Amino acid sequence: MIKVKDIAKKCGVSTATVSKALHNSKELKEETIAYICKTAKDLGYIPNASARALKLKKSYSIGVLFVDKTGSGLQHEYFSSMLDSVKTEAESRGYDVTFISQNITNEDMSYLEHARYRNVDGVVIASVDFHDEQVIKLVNSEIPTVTIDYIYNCSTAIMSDNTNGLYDLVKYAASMGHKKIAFVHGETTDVTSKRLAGYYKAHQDLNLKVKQSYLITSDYHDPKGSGQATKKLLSEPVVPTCIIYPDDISLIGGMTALQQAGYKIPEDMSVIGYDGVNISRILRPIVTTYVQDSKELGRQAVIELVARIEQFSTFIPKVIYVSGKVQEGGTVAVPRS
Amino acid sequence: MIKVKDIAKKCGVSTATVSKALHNSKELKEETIAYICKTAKDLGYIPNASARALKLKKSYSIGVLFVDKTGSGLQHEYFSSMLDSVKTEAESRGYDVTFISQNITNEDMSYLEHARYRNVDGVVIASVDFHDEQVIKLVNSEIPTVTIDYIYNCSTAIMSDNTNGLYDLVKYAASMGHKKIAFVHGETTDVTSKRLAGYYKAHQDLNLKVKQSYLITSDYHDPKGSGQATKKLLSEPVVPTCIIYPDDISLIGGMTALQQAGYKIPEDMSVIGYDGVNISRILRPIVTTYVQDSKELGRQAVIELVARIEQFSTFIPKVIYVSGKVQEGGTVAVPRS
DNA sequence: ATCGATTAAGAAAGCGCTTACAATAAGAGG
DNA sequence: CCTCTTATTGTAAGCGCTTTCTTAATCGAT
Repeated sequence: MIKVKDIAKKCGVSTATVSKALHNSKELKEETIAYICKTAKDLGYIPNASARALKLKKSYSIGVLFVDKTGSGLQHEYFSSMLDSVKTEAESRGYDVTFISQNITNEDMSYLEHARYRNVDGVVIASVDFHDEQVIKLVNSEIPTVTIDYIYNCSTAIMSDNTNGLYDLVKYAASMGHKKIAFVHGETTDVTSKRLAGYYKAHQDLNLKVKQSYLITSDYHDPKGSGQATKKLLSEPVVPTCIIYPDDISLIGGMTALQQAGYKIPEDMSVIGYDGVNISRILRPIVTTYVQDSKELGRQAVIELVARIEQFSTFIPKVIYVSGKVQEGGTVAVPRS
Repeated sequence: MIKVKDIAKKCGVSTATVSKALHNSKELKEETIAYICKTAKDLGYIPNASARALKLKKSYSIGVLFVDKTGSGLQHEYFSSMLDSVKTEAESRGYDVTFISQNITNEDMSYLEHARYRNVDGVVIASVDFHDEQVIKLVNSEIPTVTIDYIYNCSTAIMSDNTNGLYDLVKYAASMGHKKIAFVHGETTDVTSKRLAGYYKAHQDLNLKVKQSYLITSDYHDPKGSGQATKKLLSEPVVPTCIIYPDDISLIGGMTALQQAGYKIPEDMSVIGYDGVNISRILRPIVTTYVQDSKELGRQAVIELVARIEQFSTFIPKVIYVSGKVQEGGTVAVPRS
């Protein structure tokens, strides 16, 4: 491997000069820089990231922390899409992406320790247990962090806009003529309460009243649970004309239950999902759902993180909402009655 | 940050001794080691990976190279599952995982240059254009590599066993009584020809003859294409009783076409997918498909890569086949006639 | 001619860690 | 009592890079 010293020797200058040349220092004569850079290129010089990181105490790499708790397909898809844009955005800014986890080396290392060990300049935190003590320690450390879909008050957060998501979906359903809109929502979490807020707000703005029996809890990504929830809704004295599910996977469970009960979709019942996973566009009819902009989430996370890393002025944690959009598929029709 | 020097001072020994103690060198007295290690722990010492990498010329990190050419959901799911196990396996062996890509820093860096820049000890290559000159350069470099689903003759390859996959599926279909088994296969690639080999072999072993008109090409992950292929099969003088699709997504396209043509699944037509994506277990009926063991692929890749990194003896490239298994769903029934 | 200002390049230290080698001390053997 | 092992710790160099501080050279101004 060619190193600075080799270039220096070849050019008959000192290593200091080479280093300056490679960084375009204006201390040097233009021609010197040009000459040295050309030589470096000719020799096939590649800088050594470890040496640089050691010297500068900056690694130009950011960590990504996520734990695949559920192992569910959706989490995966949502996350991997985000990860992809994190990677792309980070790289375009000269940062590499490394995973931060626990089990590095055999002794247990906490997330924070791992991050310090690898000298990452910052960490994007997504899809973890945000109440985990280790995560909290990391967020409160000297290492810049950005969280996705969770708000701490000492770290910038990038949020998918669940409130507006539900709001838009209800509005869309209403625009198709629906007034009896059920919402099978996920278990009690931050995300769920935000979506409920959107659901309520839309009803208020539309002058529709919310029927409590149309609000049913079912775990996220649980097609069985959503099937049961659906049956419960069908046994209501006044059956809703449209059901919003907590996610696209749950929607599939719901559709199966509806079909078993002899309902045709969308003629007899309109259904709406959430997330906009790939499969939603492949099924026929195409699923009407709310497409979360996972790419944009990742992008924003990196933008904010890098801003925080590279800016020396005081830092004020922000909360950024990234909105998605309604994917008009074929699972919603004008209601019968 | 606490460093070796701090521990040395605190313990009244030299940095050399501390370093040795932390590595459990047997040059040192047991008690010295114990004392120093305890002090290090008390002080909250975290070693500095950059410094270590610089000194040892070994970073204890491996690169992952993949390019999401298609952007298709399946690729994502398959890959992210693999990536997950790469990560887990690597970490359990003390290695971190970093992405290797092109656009690091603004000047273009090739994969190889990027890998050298970050001092990765090895690279797992998956889901890329294996004919890309840059990839070939990387594989032929001094950096150990392991490829997934492609064989170069200078690098170990981990292969999902496509031949056996198709073989097993045909056998399974036959065991259900099918004799007219169509195969909508993907475009001409390495993978496709391996699967075709399995298809032929199974027919031979079962004493069934292959009908050329039952073999139709349709791009991978293209539900539209597979729908058309399906229609073509339905217009055959002798319609097959079972159709194997190139993947689960294509299967969905095929099923849609079949349903439009008035076929009931599995009563009127048996269908089989490939891959075993998450959705295949959520749809009703559950899809009969061949589940690729993506976790095992990732695991094996790391095992082989680390073996190659840490072993100094001569290296002989291997090819390892990882087999999946038939997921018996509800899309295959005993044929009518 | 002398001096300070300016420009261009080099010397050297040091980031944190590991390790070959040196040094010391203690015990064994003659 | 001296030498030779053996056991244990220390010294110091150096991985490749950046950067502060010097130094040397050039130039215009007094």
